[in-house]
Amino acid sequence: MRGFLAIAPVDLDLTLGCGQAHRWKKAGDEWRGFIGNRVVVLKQGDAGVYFEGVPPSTLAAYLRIDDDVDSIYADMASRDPLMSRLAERYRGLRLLRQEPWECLATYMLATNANISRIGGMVEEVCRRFGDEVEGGHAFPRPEQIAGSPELLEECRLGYRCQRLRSLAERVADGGICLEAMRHLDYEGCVKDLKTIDGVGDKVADCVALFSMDHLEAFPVDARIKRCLNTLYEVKGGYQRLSEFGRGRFGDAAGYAQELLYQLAGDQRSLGQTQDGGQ
DNA sequence: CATCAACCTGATCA
DNA sequence: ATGATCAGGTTGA
Repeated sequence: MRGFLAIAPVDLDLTLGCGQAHRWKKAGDEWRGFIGNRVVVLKQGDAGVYFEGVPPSTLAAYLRIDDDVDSIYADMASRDPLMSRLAERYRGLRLLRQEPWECLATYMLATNANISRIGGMVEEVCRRFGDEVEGGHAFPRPEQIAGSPELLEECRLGYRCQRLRSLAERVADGGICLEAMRHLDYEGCVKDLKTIDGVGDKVADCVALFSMDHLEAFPVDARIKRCLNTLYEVKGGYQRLSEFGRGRFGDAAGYAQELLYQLAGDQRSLGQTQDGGQ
């Protein structure tokens, strides 16, 4: 490893494995993925991460080094007894700061597909359009996708194909400016994102949270919905649930969402029977 | 700050 | 092994 970035707390397994970003893979004790068009390797250290492939400042921004997660989790713990336990159990689970275009495109692809298929679709799009670098293909730039719609048809994206093509075209020609959206307040940001075909409440919140620095966003997916129903006895539509999250967990509600999502994932895997594989 | 079926396709469930 | 059902959701009625 070339370098070491002091950052704590950070738990790479939780942070990279929780599903907020779609292209990280773990092999042995090393996490491999992309930041921008660079292949990056990360390894857990005691008080930070060993890394290679990126400048430390880029990695620091990606891992949101400026977020004081201990304080954020402490604040959430003070608001809610369940959060108190989760903050302890999942200490080191951090939000990532992803690149908006890639985040939006991948979450658009993620609609109504299972985890396995999402990964397949994302890799396929990268393989066909992304710059080839040693170790794989980068996530393609919008103009690379917009440039050959025929090729996109071959990616088996179903009804997402047209949505992604339209998005890529509009971002490439400047009709959609993600950087401008990033600077709006949370409500304005989500409102603008939702004007894009294929972007509804959930995708908009994910993009706002994972790539546009809107930590109050509280994406409600099937898992979070179940959590809120059973743990907090809150029911209702998307707006009702999302608003509950922001009201209960405050201006960094997105971190609470990650904790709940992780809890739901762990509970689900505990419920499964061991089948020894194949 | 709701509701509900339809929707591409491959994974996963009987 | 093979057909039904489901999946990190969005859309339009």
